[in-house]
Amino acid sequence: MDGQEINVLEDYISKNKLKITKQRRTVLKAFLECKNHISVEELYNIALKADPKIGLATVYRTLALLTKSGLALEMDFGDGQKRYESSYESVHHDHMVCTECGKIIEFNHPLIEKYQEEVAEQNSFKITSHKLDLFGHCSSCK
Amino acid sequence: MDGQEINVLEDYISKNKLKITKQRRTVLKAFLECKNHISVEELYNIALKADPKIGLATVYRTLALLTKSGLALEMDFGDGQKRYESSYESVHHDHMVCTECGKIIEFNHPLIEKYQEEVAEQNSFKITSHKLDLFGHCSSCK
DNA sequence: GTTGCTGCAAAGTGTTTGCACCCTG
DNA sequence: CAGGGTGCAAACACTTTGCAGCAAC
Repeated sequence: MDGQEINVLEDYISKNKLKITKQRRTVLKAFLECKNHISVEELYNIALKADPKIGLATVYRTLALLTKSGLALEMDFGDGQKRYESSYESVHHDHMVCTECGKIIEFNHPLIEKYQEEVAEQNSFKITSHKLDLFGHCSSCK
Repeated sequence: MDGQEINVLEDYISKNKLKITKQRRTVLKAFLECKNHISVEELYNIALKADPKIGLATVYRTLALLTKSGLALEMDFGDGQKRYESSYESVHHDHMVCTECGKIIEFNHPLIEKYQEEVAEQNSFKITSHKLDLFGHCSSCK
């Protein structure tokens, strides 16, 4: 745990009269070290290796906590389960999801973002977040 | 049932050795007459009025059939349930979802589509479908 | 009359919650 | 030592499935 993420979490925790526990550290550490777009089950299995007694419910609850504290972003690629990625030290990006192999390519296109703002403004709509997913086949699955 | 949708469905059905039933007609009719982005439960309740004996499972199965035949599009706004809209006689569009009142505004921005193609091409990615959702507050919920 | 379809209920999946006990602050 | 956190199991919400009877072809 050598990054600043633990500080972000501790800030949120102390501001909300919550407590730091061994399990929360375990989940945070696993979350920061794992690949992006991880599912709860996947993270649970990693956490189990560090703490064989940790419960699935704790992982769910901790991910909710990380999301509220701003460390994690909740994603949904329509596969029936929530996925998470770290928001700390990462800029916003969208996703290309290969429907063959499951590979996820991240991208960011400033003009797309700009035109989103534009079309929202035309409709007097105030954007708080957005999600752009492209589905198709990656170069390996053509 | 005065549109051509029944023909699309019958084509698909005859090509796949399936059968046209009263229930499938009921669900299709309800689906075509209802608002877009309808949930299964909502459609089930409409179908119940036309046929009080229809089962929820039949609505699920028929919506899957409509999706496979190309009449319906499956959507997921991350609220934990599938939603559907008619794809026949409707052009592609994206969505602004008001997180306050649930209102959904449809929009289409040609340049956004264009830059999606562009960024996909840069990554040798072949798009088969895409989804762009903007979340925020509509003009009434500011 | 086959074979697919239906309604029902049961099973599945991913997620949340109630609770007694535990641990942090 | 008070109050939040944990693990467990049960509850949940949504969806799918097994099956016996039914209906379309």
